[in-house]
Amino acid sequence: MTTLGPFGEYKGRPTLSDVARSAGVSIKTVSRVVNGEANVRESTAVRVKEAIDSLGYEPNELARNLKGQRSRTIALVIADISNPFYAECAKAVELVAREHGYTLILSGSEEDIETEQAYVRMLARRQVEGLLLVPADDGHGYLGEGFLASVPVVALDRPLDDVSADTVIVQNRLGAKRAVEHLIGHGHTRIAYVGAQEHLYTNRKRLQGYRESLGENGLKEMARLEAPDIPSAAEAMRSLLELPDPPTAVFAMNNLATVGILKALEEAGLSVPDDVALVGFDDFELADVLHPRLTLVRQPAFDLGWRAAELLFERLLGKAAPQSRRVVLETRLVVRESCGCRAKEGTS
Amino acid sequence: MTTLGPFGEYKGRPTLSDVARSAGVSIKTVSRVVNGEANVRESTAVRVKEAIDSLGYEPNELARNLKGQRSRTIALVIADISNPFYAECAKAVELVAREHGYTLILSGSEEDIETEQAYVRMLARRQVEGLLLVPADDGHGYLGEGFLASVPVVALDRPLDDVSADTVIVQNRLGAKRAVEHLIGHGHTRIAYVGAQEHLYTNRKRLQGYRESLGENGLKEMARLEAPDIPSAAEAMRSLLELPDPPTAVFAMNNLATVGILKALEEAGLSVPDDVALVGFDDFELADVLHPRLTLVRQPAFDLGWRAAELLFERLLGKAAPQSRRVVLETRLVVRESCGCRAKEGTS
DNA sequence: TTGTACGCGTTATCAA
DNA sequence: TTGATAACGCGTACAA
Repeated sequence: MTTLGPFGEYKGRPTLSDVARSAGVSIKTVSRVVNGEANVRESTAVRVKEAIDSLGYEPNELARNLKGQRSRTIALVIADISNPFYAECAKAVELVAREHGYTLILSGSEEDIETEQAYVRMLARRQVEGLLLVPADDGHGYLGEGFLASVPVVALDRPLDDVSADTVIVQNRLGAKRAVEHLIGHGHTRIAYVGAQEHLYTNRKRLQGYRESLGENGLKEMARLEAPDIPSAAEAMRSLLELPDPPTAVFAMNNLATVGILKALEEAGLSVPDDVALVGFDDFELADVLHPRLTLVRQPAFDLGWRAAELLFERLLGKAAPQSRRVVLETRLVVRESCGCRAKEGTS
Repeated sequence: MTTLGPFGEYKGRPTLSDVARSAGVSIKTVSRVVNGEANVRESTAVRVKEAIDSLGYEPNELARNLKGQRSRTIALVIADISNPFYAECAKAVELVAREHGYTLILSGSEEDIETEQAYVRMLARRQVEGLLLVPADDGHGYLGEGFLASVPVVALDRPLDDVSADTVIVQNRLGAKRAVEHLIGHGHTRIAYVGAQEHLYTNRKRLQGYRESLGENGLKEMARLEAPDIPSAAEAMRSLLELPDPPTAVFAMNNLATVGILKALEEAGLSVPDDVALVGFDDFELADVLHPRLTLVRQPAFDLGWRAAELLFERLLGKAAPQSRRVVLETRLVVRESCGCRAKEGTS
């Protein structure tokens, strides 16, 4: 912008015509060389290349995109990138995008539908070719049919309400059900659930799995659904412990709940799994180093991002049938010790 | 792209001239309305707005950017977004970018200088206005002066070799030194260091702090520098334990090393801190729940991203002096139990 | 083999 | 208050 050009004038980055002038040819010839097209005499090509190097010319992708009607850009709208689960998804998405020569725009919706909408709107203006979306709360009517027809959307981790789109999710209900069944298998009858944000799809499904499992075994529900973060999960656990008949086992809806529960149990001087057994949702590296080692439902975060990105590119490349697709990835229970097992590591 | 227009023709998104035709005015008038410029008769403005709504017109930012010579886009090139530390940085950057109405492009360099260079090149072509970079290994000569003059770069977490640019880093040397001094204060004389990737700036500085601390106290170094991931850190720890005089304390260069060390000690049936004391670099949520609770050097990941983004926008807004700036953020030792202390939580 | 002219969708200039 | 018309930097169609 403020670089001084060869003639002393202020100029920005060099353009095709700068190179053309410098090499004494037309811009079209430069364009040919840049894009490696045939039909350029070797000697001119060399001259042009020298001019390109000496001027440090780089093509302006913005102009290319405007002309070519494609931005080679996709966007990922995520609740919170500092959540390791989503970060892992983002990594996979970034890899797939790179593989296809696409650029990735990252946006954080903070679980807020209005922020999400504002972002999506801006992304559309930026001509993104496709959108990967972890949908915030309900209310996606704003994604009109016209929009979805021009910008393919893939929902990940949670399905999109109201509208139809490709979706990649995990077995939330089944994962939770198996986890609770495992606790029942250990002989527990008072099994609590600590979760959060009831409007969240993942929480609803996990809660549903918990309830099914209890129902099938004639057990009574003990749920705490006001635990969106670690302190509130700890508080929820404390309130459960104050019950006349406190739970002997807990199922944690996510990592934050798991940690909160752990803190509360530690404060109360209760040992896991002897006093209270614990199984949670979403595995993490350190679960294997904690004492006791945590039994958790593992969800394939990387695959989630990867598959979602693949579905999107299939659409972009016109390789997908028009109707929307739904991929459900397996979760599996990683049995360690907090459930009461002594096993070193295994699955069920 | 494949939406059928009002006349049955294939058309993409509506443009200014579509709106103009529909409202019976010129494109400039529509442009005025869209941009809220003055000098438009109220009645025409209303008519234009109706046309905009009925056609669902959205401005094409690509075209705007081409015309206006500014992309309102910045990029973050990071080693690995699935590393929670960088994810936290990314979150801060995203927030600052949004605040300024900028879009954020996310790129992963995988610690590879060539991948990084390829990305930076592409980003320049995409006309990003600024670059936040966690520099990979040495070799940043490719960032020529001309480039840096036209695209401001801010290095974060590690400084840029060879070239001068704004930089935001943390107190690596001092943080490590204090941590090791703390272990010395507990009476340890055989203190090991487990680190990785010696070419990494952060590792070099932390190693330096470790050495200074030992040197000032007349102690001998025990370092293992081949531990880039958890298994190799575990292996490094095992090899230290096989020494004739094994260490009674360890300093871990980062989270991965910390976890690897923990695993190795657990396997060996050694207790922390009684058999071997441990202090590591980089705090994390769960450090407070592990047994024992881990004493770690906390680095301000969010601030790192935040400050770096702020420096960048100061440049973009022309609010910064030409010479490059260097911000060093404080690290502090969060004393918990793995060092041998019994304190609940504190700093030193 | 090379070059001219036009269009992508927008904003800016200047005249009406 | 409005509207032709020219950029922005590039690719494409069509000539030369």
